[in-house]
Amino acid sequence: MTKIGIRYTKPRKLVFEALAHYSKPVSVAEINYYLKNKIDLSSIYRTLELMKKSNIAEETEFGDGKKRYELISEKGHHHHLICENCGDIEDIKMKEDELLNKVKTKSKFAIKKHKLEFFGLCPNCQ
Amino acid sequence: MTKIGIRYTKPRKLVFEALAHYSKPVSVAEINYYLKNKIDLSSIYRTLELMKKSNIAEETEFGDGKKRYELISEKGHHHHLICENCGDIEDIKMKEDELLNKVKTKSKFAIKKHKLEFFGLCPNCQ
DNA sequence: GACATATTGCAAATCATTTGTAATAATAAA
DNA sequence: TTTATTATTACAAATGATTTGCAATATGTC
Ligand SMILES: [Mn+2]
Ligand SMILES: [Mn+2]
Ligand SMILES: [Zn+2]
Ligand SMILES: [Zn+2]
Repeated sequence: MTKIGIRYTKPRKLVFEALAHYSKPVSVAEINYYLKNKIDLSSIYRTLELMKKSNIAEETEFGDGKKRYELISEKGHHHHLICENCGDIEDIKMKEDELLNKVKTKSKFAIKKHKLEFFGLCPNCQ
Repeated sequence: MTKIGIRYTKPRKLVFEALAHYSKPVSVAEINYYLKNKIDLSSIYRTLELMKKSNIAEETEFGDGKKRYELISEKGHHHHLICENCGDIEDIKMKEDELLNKVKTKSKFAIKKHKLEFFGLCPNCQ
């Protein structure tokens, strides 16, 4: 009987470290820049995929064609405000029960998750 | 003094027709399939960009790496439920004043727009 | 109809992401 | 601690979506 296990490797340490450092959703390019080519891009991609499946990191999209990832931290489920001018990101946490209940009332879908992002201008850019 | 004007051309007619036909967010590949190579892919892209800027079409992303577009119709502002199994899309319309007010209370961002999509399983796929 | 120029098709480029594979490193077994 | 097993990596190449440069063309104007 063979053992299966997920190994604690250099790329995994480093990607985790990068995500922890930023504590906001970051693109693969940003992670790579932070890690200064210490690991290959494909390893970053594969590691993020793993972290997503393992519920360690969450994937978001802001509409610029790049996926972004952030650690699922103590913060818990939350959304973001993105500045369309400087790209600054602010977390937004809110009660969503009413929202979700409304949707469940209107539809027969079994809802598993949702994505909600706000776009506009941060205080500095207004 | 030179005249400027947006011309009513074959690609624009056809892309509009394709969007109207589907009346749900569709990818460029789907539009192209519908139009059976009557126009070039690059023309579809350029036309959609134009329609987006002109507030004729809206862009959405469901997380599969393809942008999707739908006409801004009488329906008005709304969101979607996407079936993670069969890809079926349902529109969802709801009052969002409270939601937006909450966010405006919590943040100093000047909010211009937001994206909200729900993912789960449609009645058929449950 | 002729002109001015906005727009197209085509080909090539770009950008993010994925994939195949031989070499390597993490862990288990001896 | 050495050896064996196999999960994981780096690298290179492939893929897929989107963008771009440009000469040819079509549209609206005079
Ligand atoms: Mn966040
Ligand atoms: Mn819709
Ligand atoms: Zn800003
Ligand atoms: Zn379904």
